[in-house]
Amino acid sequence: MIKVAGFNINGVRARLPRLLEWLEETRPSVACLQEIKCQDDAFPANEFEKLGYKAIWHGQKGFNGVAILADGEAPVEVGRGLAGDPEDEHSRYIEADVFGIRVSCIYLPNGNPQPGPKFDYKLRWMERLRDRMAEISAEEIPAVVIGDYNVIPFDRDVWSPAAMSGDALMQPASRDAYFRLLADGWTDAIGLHNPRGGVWTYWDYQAGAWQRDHGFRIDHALLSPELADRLDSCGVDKAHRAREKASDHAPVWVRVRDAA
DNA sequence: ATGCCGCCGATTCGGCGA
Repeated sequence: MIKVAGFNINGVRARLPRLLEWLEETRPSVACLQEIKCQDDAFPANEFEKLGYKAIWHGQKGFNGVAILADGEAPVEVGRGLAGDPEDEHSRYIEADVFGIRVSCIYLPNGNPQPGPKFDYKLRWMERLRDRMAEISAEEIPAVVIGDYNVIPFDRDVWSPAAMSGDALMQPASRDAYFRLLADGWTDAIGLHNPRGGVWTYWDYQAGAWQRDHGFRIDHALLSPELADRLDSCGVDKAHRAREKASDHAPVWVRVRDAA
């Protein structure tokens, strides 16, 4: 069995003790991190090595940044960044082959405030992502695209659709761009296994959102048909959101059977 | 209508996030 997890860590250095703890307790085969918020030379790769994880990462000064860690095997990088916009310098995408699976780690733009240039950037980024995912699909390989999508797919995926109605995360254009990925043949594993909704992966630090369980589901794992056939289970490590100095996101994960 | 909280990087505060 192979376990692939995604975790928006909100600062890999500020969160390092929590992150190492989570790796030791849940021991994912592959851990995809978003918002590492550091430059490449500041990434604490040696701390992960001590736990047996080898990593690749795509950092940036101050914000964004993504990484892929693998337990006992070095991820083989396929690429970083999305094609289609030479002006885009945000570190939001890294892709690798590991354990016989193509793994893409994404940190999709938030897009607030909307309307505006940041929302336009989000929608363009989603089209560029769709193009890359179509290329991966054409390879007909087991693949997962996991991370912070910054999209609330359905009203059942948010504590209060009314409170969030003006937010970029649940605008019809954001949802439509997300639904196109599903229409292309990708499976939202956690959505599939929780059809009634009510499962959150993010709780704001502000206004007592965690204590009130005011969250929403924006971290997703999308599986190619070749990998969806092997889906065993999936979940959210909600308890880790309750800890001291926690990220505002909880980790998400999928377990897939070994190739036949 | 806005801030709440928290990171980062630069200097006592702004940018950014969701």
